[in-house]
Amino acid sequence: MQKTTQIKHLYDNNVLNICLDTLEKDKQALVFVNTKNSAEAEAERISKKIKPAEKEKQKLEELSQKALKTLDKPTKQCQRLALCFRHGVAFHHAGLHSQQRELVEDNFRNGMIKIICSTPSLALGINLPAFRVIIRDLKRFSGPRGMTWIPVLEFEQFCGRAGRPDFNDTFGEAICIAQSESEKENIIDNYIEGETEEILSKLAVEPILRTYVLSLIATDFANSKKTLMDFFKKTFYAHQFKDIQKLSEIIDRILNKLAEWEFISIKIDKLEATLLGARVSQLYLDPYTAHYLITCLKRAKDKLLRDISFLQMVSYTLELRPLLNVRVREYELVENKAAQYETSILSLEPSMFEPEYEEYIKSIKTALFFQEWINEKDDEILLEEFNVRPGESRAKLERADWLIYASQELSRLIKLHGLISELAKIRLRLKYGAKEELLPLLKLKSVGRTRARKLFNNKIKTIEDVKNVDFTQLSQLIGRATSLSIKKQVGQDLREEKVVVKKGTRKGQTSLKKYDKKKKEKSK
DNA sequence: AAGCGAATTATGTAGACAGCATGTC
DNA sequence: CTACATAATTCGCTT
Repeated sequence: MQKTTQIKHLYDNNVLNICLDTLEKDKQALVFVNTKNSAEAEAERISKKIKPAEKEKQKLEELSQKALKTLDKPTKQCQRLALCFRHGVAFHHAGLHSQQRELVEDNFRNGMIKIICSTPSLALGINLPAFRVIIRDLKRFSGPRGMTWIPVLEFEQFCGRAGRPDFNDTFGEAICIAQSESEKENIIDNYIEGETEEILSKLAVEPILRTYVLSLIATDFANSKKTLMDFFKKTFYAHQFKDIQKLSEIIDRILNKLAEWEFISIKIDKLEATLLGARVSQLYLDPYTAHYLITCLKRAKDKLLRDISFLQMVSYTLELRPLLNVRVREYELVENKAAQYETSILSLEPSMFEPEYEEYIKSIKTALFFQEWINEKDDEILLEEFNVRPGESRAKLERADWLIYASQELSRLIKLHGLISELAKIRLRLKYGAKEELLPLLKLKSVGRTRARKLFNNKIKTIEDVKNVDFTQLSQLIGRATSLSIKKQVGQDLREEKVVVKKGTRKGQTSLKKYDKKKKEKSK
């Protein structure tokens, strides 16, 4: 065991004190906290007390600028990260844009960043060791149970990040922060001397079990109740579950549902997947969700279809949860929107007194969030209005895209061909975050919603317009390199005729001009 | 079987300004 | 009285 380390008590914040001590030792630290907000706040607090070394200032400033330039328009989060970067500090969580996440990780590895305040997301999967690990929060909010102690396994994950053998660390330190003497004893008993809890099988969750049963039938691994049971008896789940009778009942229930939803047929104990069931399994959809989507799609013919129809449809699935929170003061507003769009909503509205109603209202808000995105609102507005960070909106959009794609496939199978093109449109719009009018332009490579909008606003609205527009004018709008590329895509290769391309130049014409100007001014 | 951080609201403080009293011509 | 700073309180969110 190590001898007790004395840390100078400079501030009334032990995490900060330990961080400062770590810097004195010329080492790095990871701080684990339980929420994204805390990670940002703690990082900011620490950064305010750190003065970076003179020789590192410039590089940190560059880094800071990179954080601001990740998005077209920096969000509050970007500015916060940039502020921390200037002091060699960063925060890390799932809400961070992937490019910024990379910036944080890379620059911690190369030593520019000394302290990262992070949510547990960093301990899971990403290998980013530090000399010191500071575990500020050992409790985390968990559903109806309030603040609960984190699993011992997770504590060990945190500790496992301590020590960098590649930096010749022969040891690492993991430090827990206790609020009181009694909590200190608790921590020692539970975590340091405690036993790791049993690992629970993921199969125990019903949606996963459902998906599995269908998949086993669809792939012909099991074609009867008996073979199905034989398979599950061998799994870890059954081993834990022990009560085979109960498991059998659950499987029976699932089989009945699958048959009712027409994903399988049951003929004298012969199980067979239907065409639809096989596709559901291929799409890796939870059969429950697949059935829900199908009922919504069938309802579409009686509804006034709008963007919100499909957006709400996917928002109301289990796959998109947790949904966006509806604040008290906006509750009424969202309810009004729900009423306003009533004729367009494809899912059934639960009664106001059912517990599901809350989720329904949340699904409306989530749909409104997607709607803003496909109406070209940027990350900053999404963060301000919906409190969704860039990293999180990406994750949500990806799930929505997958479900819309699945809906498209399902429409084909249940012969609702009229919906396919509508779904395809929404899908593209989700991908690019653009209004429908931009879709023709978005077919071009290296044209995203920003460039497409610029072109559109300058009366270049279709591929035909792109063909006809003068190259110089196009260059002025979106830069020469891009113009060359898209002109080529519409069948006009101008590379050798009119334009000379400078070798090694990757930036657009405008930035080159500016650079030249500055040079000239200096030489005068 | 909560607790943090942010937002909002209350409270405190200093300085600007106008009105009034007083003094001088 | 107003404008601003600071303290106290409430609000919202958590994976």
